[in-house]
Amino acid sequence: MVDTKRTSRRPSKLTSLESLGQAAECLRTLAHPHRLRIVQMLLGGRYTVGELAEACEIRSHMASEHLRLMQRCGFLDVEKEGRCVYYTIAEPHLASIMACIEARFGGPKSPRAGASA
Amino acid sequence: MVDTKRTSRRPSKLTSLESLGQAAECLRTLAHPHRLRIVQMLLGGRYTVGELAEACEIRSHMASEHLRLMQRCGFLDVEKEGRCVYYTIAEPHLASIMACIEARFGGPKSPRAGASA
DNA sequence: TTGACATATCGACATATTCCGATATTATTG
DNA sequence: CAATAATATCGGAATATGTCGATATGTCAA
Repeated sequence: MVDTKRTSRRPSKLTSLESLGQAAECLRTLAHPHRLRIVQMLLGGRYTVGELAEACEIRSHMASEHLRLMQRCGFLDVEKEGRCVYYTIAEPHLASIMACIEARFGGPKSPRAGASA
Repeated sequence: MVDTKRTSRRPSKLTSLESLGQAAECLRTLAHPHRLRIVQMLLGGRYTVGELAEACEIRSHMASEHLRLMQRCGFLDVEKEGRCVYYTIAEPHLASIMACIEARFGGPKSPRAGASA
């Protein structure tokens, strides 16, 4: 352990607090179970509000609100078709972030295990 | 019974809402500019509360609170040394998530057009 | 011991978020 | 036209979060 004072106070490269503020906003927008599921589904194709709502086990008007939040954040795009509204992923980085999340929190099975370092 | 015409596109694998709830909690813990900077620094070495606070331009007792939040989440480890307390990264997945964030929100320079930062 | 320092914790306030019912908007159908 | 379906929006209540000043704990030096 030991490098006595190796802990220099000179980090090589830090993102500006301003950019981190934007990142935090986006993360907060993502940080909701229903919104995570919406993104996860949308990464596999386009869906309507109603389909997304059903997958999240919530009512349509709640899904609509989540969708609007993510759209305002630049995460999603909209395509109207008749009286249905299809949402799609607009921000390509969502794929890699979702991959990180899935790598840590696993798949469909309950991950109630103290594993993971 | 609204879906009968085109619901052939079942998402292959969805993470359970329960797991997504845990993921959302972790993301919320991460979703703060000061905490993001703390993680970013800690990924490059260990630092004391005071060093972290200075880098975030906040007072020590605020940094201490952020640190405690992230520690309770399993993100960080602590090492006491004299009257200083060193924090280190405990959750390895933070590196990849931070990489995603940096890929999207860039390094020290503001990724938004314009040189005003 | 006293005093200074580094960190942690407490209580309270302001703000933000989540969720809901009710209602509005737009498109399709009869 | 009216009725229905799919979305969207509004107002408010319950809860969570962020921040701060004050204060407590633990450590070092003299």
